[in-house]
Amino acid sequence: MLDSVAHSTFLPSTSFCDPLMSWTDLFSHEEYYPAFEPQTACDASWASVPPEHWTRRHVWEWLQACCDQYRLDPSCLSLCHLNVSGLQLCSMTREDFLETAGVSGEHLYLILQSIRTQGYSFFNDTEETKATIKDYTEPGCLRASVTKSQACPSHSRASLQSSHLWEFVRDLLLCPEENGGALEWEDRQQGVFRVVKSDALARMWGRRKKNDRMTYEKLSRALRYYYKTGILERVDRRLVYKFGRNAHGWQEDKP
DNA sequence: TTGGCCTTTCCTGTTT
DNA sequence: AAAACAGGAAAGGCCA
Repeated sequence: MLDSVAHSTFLPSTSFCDPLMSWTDLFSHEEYYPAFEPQTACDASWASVPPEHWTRRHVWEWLQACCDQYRLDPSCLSLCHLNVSGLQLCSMTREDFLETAGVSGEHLYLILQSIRTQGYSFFNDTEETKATIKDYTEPGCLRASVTKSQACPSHSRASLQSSHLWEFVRDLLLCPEENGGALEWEDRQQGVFRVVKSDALARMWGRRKKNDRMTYEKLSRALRYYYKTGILERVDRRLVYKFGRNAHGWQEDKP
């Protein structure tokens, strides 16, 4: 079923992305990000609409929320095959989900069915949901997924979508494969890092903020404001910054 | 509606 | 000379 639907109805342009591309990869490349229909006031949130009535945007946001909340591994998802409406999503069988997203597909299927039968309160109750999912799945699978997320805390799209610039920078540092060599640690223990590709970093931040006029000059001005608040400390070397006493989450042994 | 926070933008001057 | 740094000022955008 999946093949016939996924490669026709589901996928107006199958070649628009690599099926193995990770969630963050996909999100960070605007050329791959699906061109959704303009959002309207009544199109506010997937959680306010029954799954059967979700738009492709809703489905996309639901997938993000699932990855974020349940630490599913987005790199397992064949995102092209999940570029579908809610009605199409609801018509997918457990096997379709498994085929499309492997272990994560199993979880997604269970989460979707739970939302359909129990409503959104189920989704919001993380512990209960996790327990239910564990009941249905092999213990090792979920653990493997969680372990990968923990090893690379910014692997999910959520962390790279951090609302503050310093968190965005921190998360890029914590996941070097995501930053394209734009940033690197100079002294990991001391929190000292270097901006290697200033223009690339500015472009990434601009893409994150949907601002194509972002430059390193403007980004660095925002970074300099962090000196006042102790998020960053001054390092008297060009393109080198240091996390300050009020920055958190960058140390290896601290949350 | 408002005020606060976090940028963004622009600017001038300085340093590397 | 060019790139980066420094920091003031004002405006924008978001959120409670």
